[in-house]
Amino acid sequence: MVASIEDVARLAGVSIATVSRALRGLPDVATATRDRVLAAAGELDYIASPFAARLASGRAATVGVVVPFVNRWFFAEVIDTVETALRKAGFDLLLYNLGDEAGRAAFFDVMPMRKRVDAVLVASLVLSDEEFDSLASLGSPVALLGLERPGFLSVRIDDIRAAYQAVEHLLSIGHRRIGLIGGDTDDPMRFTPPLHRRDGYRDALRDAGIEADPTAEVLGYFTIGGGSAAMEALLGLADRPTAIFAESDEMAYGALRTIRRAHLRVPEDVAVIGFDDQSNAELMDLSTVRQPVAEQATDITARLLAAIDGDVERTNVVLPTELVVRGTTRTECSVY
Amino acid sequence: MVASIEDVARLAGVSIATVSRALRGLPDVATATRDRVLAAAGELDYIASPFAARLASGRAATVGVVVPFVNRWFFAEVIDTVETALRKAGFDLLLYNLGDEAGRAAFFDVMPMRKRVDAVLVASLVLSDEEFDSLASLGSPVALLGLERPGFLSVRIDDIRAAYQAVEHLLSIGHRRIGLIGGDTDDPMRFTPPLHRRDGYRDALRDAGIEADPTAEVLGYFTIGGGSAAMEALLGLADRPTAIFAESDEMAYGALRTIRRAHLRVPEDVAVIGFDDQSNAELMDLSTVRQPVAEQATDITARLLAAIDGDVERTNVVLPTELVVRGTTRTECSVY
DNA sequence: CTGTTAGCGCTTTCAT
DNA sequence: ATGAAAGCGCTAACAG
Repeated sequence: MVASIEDVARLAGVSIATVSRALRGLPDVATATRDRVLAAAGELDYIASPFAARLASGRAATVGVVVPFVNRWFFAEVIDTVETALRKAGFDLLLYNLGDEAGRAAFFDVMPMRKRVDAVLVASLVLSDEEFDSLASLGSPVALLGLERPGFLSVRIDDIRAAYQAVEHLLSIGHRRIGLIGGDTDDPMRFTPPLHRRDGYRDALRDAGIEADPTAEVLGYFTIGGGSAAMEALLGLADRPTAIFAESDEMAYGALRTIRRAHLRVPEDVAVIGFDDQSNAELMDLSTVRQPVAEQATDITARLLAAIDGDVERTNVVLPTELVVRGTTRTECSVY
Repeated sequence: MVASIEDVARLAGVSIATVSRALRGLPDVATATRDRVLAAAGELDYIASPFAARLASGRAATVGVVVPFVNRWFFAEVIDTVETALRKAGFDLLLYNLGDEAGRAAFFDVMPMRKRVDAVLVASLVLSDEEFDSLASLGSPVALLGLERPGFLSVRIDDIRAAYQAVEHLLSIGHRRIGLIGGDTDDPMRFTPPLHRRDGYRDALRDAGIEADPTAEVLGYFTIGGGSAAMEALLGLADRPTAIFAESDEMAYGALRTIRRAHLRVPEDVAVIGFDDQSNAELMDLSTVRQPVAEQATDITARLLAAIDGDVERTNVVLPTELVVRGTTRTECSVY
């Protein structure tokens, strides 16, 4: 039914070894021969069986991409970018969505990527030592996006610095009473951004000589709903904050919503700054700190691919974030 | 280095054939033997090489999932659900994100899934006859989510009916002047939902004896930004609509935003109903028509898996949608 | 119930 | 520059 390498060899009048070489662009094939092979392959609509090729060569031409979610902005953006880069390089993308704690445990228990990928890309998951060992024991390059660990190549942003930038901006326009809407710091997936962004927030306040107030820090889900709920708590405070730093744009949207429902004005009554600069931030006129997601994904994919070819520079790259001032904080000196 | 089936056979004192049978749970293996094999495999941390197994068996244990986007709510939800179902069934998920028109053309040109998947799931892409032929020529079962085509198994909702439900609801609470915010009906990906939902809108108006007004139908991107822009156009109309049907919740969010910016009230001045009931709709208090995404994904995956095993019922399933009334249309008789 | 053996369709030495 | 042949690590008859 479907053509095999032998059919091509026969039609081109050469051996299967030559077909294999010609089709893969290896050197030491006469141009005329190569053309003949290409023509034969085209005629028969031939394509090498990936499984046979992988078995014989030992290369899987596949990278496993491990994510905790696929339906959140950050991860969807990562998958999108990585998929494009891999496809261009001739690699397949095998997706592993850990989902919940049970899925995560099952994953590291079974290690379904074993013997089927050349490399692994892990996005934003903080792993235990055992989990890191599991990955390392695959014997393939492992890359980390959104975190750093000695011995692995990685790319990330400086969450502490970025959060500091955001709060610094609020301080610079005169705010002294600044609330935090943050992610749960002990969620089962153990994300680090909530921790780091909170640290950056605290650092900025401290450097401004403002005493930390635990009641002004409200944690919850990294979603619109989470931000909305957190903002309600903050509005209920006796000493209401005049400005809010939300650890994600999604949370900021929720906060904006709650503020407007309370018939307060933004930024006159409450200024808001988010984090991410995701697709809707501009439309919402939300001030935020932009993090380069596609750039992180492109960078790490390229280096991971290089690592497969033996380039073993296990370095970490930190990409810069950027303050983006929009309407939700625009009013200068609004608070005095 | 890493254990092969021979190592296990040696350790268990059986042949490799028995190891293969025992590990795959095939019948005709003595319990004692199976236990011995399992123990040996466990000890050596053995797992069969998927490529060797696939080459020998002819089964890829993989399904290709083709989507036009990964970073939109609907598709992210689909991928999430399908991934879970496939993993549970022991299948790999190979993701193909078509991206733009060029990516789409390249995809159907090369057919990168050839010889590497047992089945294909296509989400929401309206394909040309040639493209359908390409897929059919893979010789594997092909399933469609979000559209229907004779000869393929598929699942979808009734977009016309669902849109009708939405507009009918607006009519039932007294509106006569109802605007449409819709998706571009000639976008390169050729999605059908915009077409069908617009038809449902028109049908509902017609059945209510209301004459269609082209100026009240504004099309654009299926995003918050698209909805926002469309709403601006509608507010500029001399005879401003008192109610809006947006073809997606995202568009509805944009519309709400524009309405509030214009200092109009919802639903008193303008009522809004969306489509999808996606994660944030409840929080936004948005009336909408719920479509069961996870259910569609689960249904089609199960039937696709069955089709791989030879169950060739190429049927189409239509899942019901449901009107969800919330605050953006709640006020009864608000318009008279 | 278990073992033997012939492939699956390539890639890769090693010759020539 | 090209061909012959030996695997890659399994699965699937076929015997027994």
